Amino acid sequence: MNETRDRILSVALELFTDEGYDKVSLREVAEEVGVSKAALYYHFSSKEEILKTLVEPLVGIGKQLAEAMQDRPSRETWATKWAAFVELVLPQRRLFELIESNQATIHALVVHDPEEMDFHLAMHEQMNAMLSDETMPLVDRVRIAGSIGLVVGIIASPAGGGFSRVPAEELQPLLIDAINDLLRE
Amino acid sequence: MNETRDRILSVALELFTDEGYDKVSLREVAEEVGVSKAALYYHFSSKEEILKTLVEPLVGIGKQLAEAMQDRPSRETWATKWAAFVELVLPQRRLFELIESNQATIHALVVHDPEEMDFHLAMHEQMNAMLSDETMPLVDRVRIAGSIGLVVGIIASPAGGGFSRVPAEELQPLLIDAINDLLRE
DNA sequence: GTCTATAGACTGATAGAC
DNA sequence: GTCTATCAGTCTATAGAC
Repeated sequence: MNETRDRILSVALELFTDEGYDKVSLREVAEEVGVSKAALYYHFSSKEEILKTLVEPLVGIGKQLAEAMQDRPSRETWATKWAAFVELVLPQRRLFELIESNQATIHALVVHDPEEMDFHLAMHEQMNAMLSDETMPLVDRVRIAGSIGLVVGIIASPAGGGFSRVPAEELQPLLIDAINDLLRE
Repeated sequence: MNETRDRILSVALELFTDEGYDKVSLREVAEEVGVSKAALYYHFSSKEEILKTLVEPLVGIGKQLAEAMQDRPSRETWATKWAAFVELVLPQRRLFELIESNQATIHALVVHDPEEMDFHLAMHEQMNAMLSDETMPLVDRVRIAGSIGLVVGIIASPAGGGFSRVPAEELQPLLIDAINDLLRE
């Protein structure tokens, strides 16, 4: 049941990720699903709600990550926390891609719906605070930022496109090794 | 001279980077510059042309990078080439940010203007080919992709926001050390 | 070089029939 | 649940006065 709803979500995930949320019109989504635009509005109250529904499974992970950053971890501590995060997020690669390729839009949504969407804002605020904290040596902050870029680049960016067919179990230990080489002195 | 034209470019760079090319209307740009929308069209033939003018200084670097990837470098060779690229791109950080936050748009522009814009397409095609080449062990490909993500993440992504005020000369050796730790066994 | 006014296309969203 | 028809709003881009 809810077959149409699921197809809408599936098509929207693909189009939003590949072409960007802003560029994709609901006419395009409806056509690809094979229904009319009005049918979309029976299942979702707005275009934004489709995006929010897609992103929902990542909200918990995002909140955890914001907390981990708030603790202002040392380079060593971060290595452990970040490796744990990699395990958590790898099975959700496709959703992570969606978020990465629509950051500006998601950032803008926060303003309209702080309740459900501020996990993304909180995450970025904590990240910025952590990386700007001059209590920590610049070299350590660069290494931490680098470990984030490394993972994000591989699982969710154009540079990582080549690995989309590599199973998560195979990728995980390689990522964790790389993180450790980068963070442990 | 050409004062208005320069102000348009400066405002457009800031708005396109922060809010995304698609979300920024020419009305918004014109208001911020302090002229009418029609004045924009006196200096540029279209919205796309403003973006293309901004991106132009990176075309050469992009072409060089595509060539470097086409050579299918080993992990060791890539370490050298990528470190050289970092020196080249660091002074252009802000433009790199613009490209990173508008990848989908720039990718779409390629279709309309292959002559001037295909440096971006070529770069991504070569990157994908290099990282999908099963001749190279997966671990090496992950390390190479990781080195790309690391740099991109630090100089041009949300994770790197904290370093926008760190001078390039200070950042460069730290980036190159991190690249080497990641790539040399 | 810059303006006002407007054309023409497309968007998200709604009303109401079936 | 899905449709057709349509609304109001916004966008890029242009015409023509100054």
